[in-house]
Order: sequence, then C-alpha cells, then structure tokens
Amino acid sequence: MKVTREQAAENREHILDAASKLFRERGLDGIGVAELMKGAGLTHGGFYGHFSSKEELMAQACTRALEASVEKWRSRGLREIVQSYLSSRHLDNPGAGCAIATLGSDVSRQGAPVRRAFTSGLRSLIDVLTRLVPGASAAAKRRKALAVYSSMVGALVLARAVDDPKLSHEILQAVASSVTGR
Amino acid sequence: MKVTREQAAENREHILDAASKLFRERGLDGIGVAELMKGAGLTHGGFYGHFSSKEELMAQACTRALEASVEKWRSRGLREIVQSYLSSRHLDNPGAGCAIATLGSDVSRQGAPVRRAFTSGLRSLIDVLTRLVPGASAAAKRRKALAVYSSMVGALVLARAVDDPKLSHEILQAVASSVTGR
DNA sequence: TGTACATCAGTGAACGCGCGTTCACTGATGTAC
DNA sequence: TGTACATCAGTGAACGCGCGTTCACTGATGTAC
Repeated sequence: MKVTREQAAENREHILDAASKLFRERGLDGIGVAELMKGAGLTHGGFYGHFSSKEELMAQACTRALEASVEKWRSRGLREIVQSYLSSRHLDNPGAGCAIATLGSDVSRQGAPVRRAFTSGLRSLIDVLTRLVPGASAAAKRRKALAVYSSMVGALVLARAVDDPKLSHEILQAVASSVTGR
Repeated sequence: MKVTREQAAENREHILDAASKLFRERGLDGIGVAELMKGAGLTHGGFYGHFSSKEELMAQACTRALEASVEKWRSRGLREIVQSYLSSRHLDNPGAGCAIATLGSDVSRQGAPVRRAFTSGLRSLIDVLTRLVPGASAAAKRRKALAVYSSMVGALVLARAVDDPKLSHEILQAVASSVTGR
C-alpha cells in the first residue's frame, strides 16, 4: 500500500493536525499513538515512518498549536484577543484553543523537546502581546504583557477545572473586566 | 501482618500525605498505586482496604492539598500570600505547593469526584482572598480576588512550563509587581 | 511511450512493560470466656 | 489475668488491559532501460 510522496507528506500534516487537536483535548499522556493515527485516518504501524517517537510528535504538535495562536493574534487588537481568549467558545473548545492553558501543568513534567517547543511558542505570544499592550516604556509594556497573559491563562485553567458553569463564567468575566477596561 | 487499629488509621493518613505530595509532583496519571503505597511505606495490595479506587484517593488527596493552602493563607496578609506564591521556593517545590497550579489542566479531564474536590477547595481559597483584597464593594472585592488568583496561577503555570529560569523569574516578578504595589 | 523491477508508505500482528485491581494467604490484634 | 479463637490490615503473586515500539509483509509508486 505505497502512496504518492505528495500523499505521504499530506498524511504527515494530517497526523500533526490531529495530534495538535487531540493532545489539547485529552492531554499529552491521555491519548496513545494508535488513536492519534486513527484520528488522521491511518493505522498505528506507520507512525514511526513519520516521527521518531511519540515525544517528537508531542513537541511538533505543540509548536504547531502555538504557531496557530500567534498567527491568529497577529491580525487582532488587544481587546479582541482578550475577549476571545476569555469567551465560552474558548472555554468549551480546548482542542482548538490555547495549548498553554490546556497542557500547561503537563508540560512542566515533560522532557526537554516539549518544554523547548513551549518556551519558544510562549516567547512569540508574549512578543505579539507586548506590541499591543499599553505602557510607558518597553520594559513596562513587556511586564504588562506577561501579567495580562498570566491572568488569561490562569483564568482559563481555573474556569476549566471547576465543576460549576456559573463559577467558570464568573472567573472569565472577572479577569476580562480586570484586564480590559476596569 | 495485622496492625493496631490506630496504626491502620495512621497508615491511611500517610497514604494521603504521600499521595498529596506525589500527585502534585508527578501528575494524577503520572504515578501509580504501587508507587504511592511505597511512598507511604506500604505495599500496593493493601491499598483497597483504605480506598475504593485510585480516583477516590485522587479526590481526597486534592482536598487535603487544597485545605493545607487554605489554612496557610488564613494566618497571612495579602502581600505575604502573593510573595510566597510567586517565590522561587514555590516554583521549585510543586509537591508542597498549590495543587491548582500543579494539577489545573489535568483536572479538567478528570471525573466528577476530582473536579468536585477542586471546585470546593477553590471556593475556599477565593473566600479567603476576597476578605484580604481591597475593593469598594463586596462584589468588587470578589472580582478582584478572582483576578488576583488567576494571575498567580497563570504565572506559576507559565513559569514552570518554561525552559529558561530567567524567563520563569521574569514572569513571576512581572505578575508580583502587577498584583501588589504597581 | 512501454516494460521490469526496486523502493518504500502503510498495515496489522506481536513484543515487553507498567498500570489498576483482585485475591488467597499471613499473622498480630482484639475479643469472648 | 490468662487462654483460645475470630478478625482483619497488610503482603505479594496474578489478572486483563492498553501503552509505545518493532517488524515481516503488501502492493502501488517511482525509476531504469
């Protein structure tokens, strides 16, 4: 069952897309290679033709997810970013949302490749935010960007951990009003 | 090898203490029943005499960890809480620190018992913070408490995910200066 | 352009391993007399 | 208080299962002539 070189390259992309979504939905250790490959329409045996290990896929899938966030943010304003980050749509769709909020506490227990991917992605996100945020100096803007992003990540983590939708929305709104307006 | 009833009750406490620490260090799915029991100086077979399942232990260990945070906070002022939360000591000791920062993104994928334990613990933490935080009205204080806590959780999650200690400390300091003083 | 063969992307069975859980057993504790 | 026996906390082997990874195989693709 060989396949066009072009088709094989597409398959690799499908694996990365599926992994990027499924890792965010189920956690890095919450989904196995077999199910990830099934998510890309393939069987598990072919996995190691595309990636040298599950860990390599984790790192590349995280990079992909974070790059998507960076791209999305580049074309938007601060208020728009904050509002969509703290929306119920984002709350209810971890698979399409911020990888740091979904996988943050997992990542600190992961090996070097995954942490490197996250650090690099986080730096890009912070750079984008730093340009958008108000502040008297470059240093003040960067500090503000870090504070804003921490708030948003924390809010989403808390809102997702919690049992009670009312409390979830209260958290999101409290942080939204603290970050924008006030 | 029977054991005093009193000794058995102590053993149960040791299991909970070990679990509360080890779950925070390695994640809820990152450590098995056998190793948890070993951490309490026992063998794995006796586990089900104390708990009906690993999930029940997860929930009770989370409750214990969060109650410890609440107790610690009750005797402290806001500035002290924020400073110790955002300290390198906390950064480097997840096993003794805030369970929500360590397990936050895991919890959203867990079953009802664990999420219930977290929601209840989080409510207590928020109540303590609400009393300490400045604000014109009760509603404003609560909103402020949610915003402050989200910032702190997010900062710790980011600082722990990141590869580079310089960036970790920059995040903690940026959020500390944004929350206290400014 | 057509044929013959080498390549190699993908398949699915199999591996060793660690997991959560069960269970027959042990022997000190707790109790009945 | 002392003895005889039932209780039950803890032990360690065993279970079925899903995991990451390997591998012999398949058959369409790509290439050499």
